[in-house]
Amino acid sequence: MEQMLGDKFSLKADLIIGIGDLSNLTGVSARQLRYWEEKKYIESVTDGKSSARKYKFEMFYKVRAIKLLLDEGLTLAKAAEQAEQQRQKVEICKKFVNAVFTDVVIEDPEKVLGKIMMGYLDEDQKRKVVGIVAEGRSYIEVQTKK
DNA sequence: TTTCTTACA
DNA sequence: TGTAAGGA
Repeated sequence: MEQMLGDKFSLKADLIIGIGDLSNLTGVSARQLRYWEEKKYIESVTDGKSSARKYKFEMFYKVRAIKLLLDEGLTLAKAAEQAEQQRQKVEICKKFVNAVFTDVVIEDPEKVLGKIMMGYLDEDQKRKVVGIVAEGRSYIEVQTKK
């Protein structure tokens, strides 16, 4: 029977990295990272013990996004705003996936294609909603059981 | 060695 | 933003 996927879709990237690593990983200087934090564009976790900044690994994605937008010519303020919106959109998608996706069936391991079970439209479970991920085309269909 | 803050170019 | 200075 179909089961709730739950945490299978939410990777717990609870890795903590220092400012040096984050800088090397993103190509953004430590000076910039401290400044961005001061401007509230990014945040670090305070472990209380040392005054050294520590960052959750998710911050790597945000810093990378800001840098990419910055390289495209956006101002720091605009880049940070867009990066935050992108992050929020991804978060909303994750919530949706975790709440609605019931199971993911792999049908073609080679091409990574399959179907996504998304529950039923009615109580008597006669109309099943399935997301089809096929080659070059993906869509949602309602499979009706007689 | 690495990171921190402050201050100046 | 980069860099120097002087401490953790």
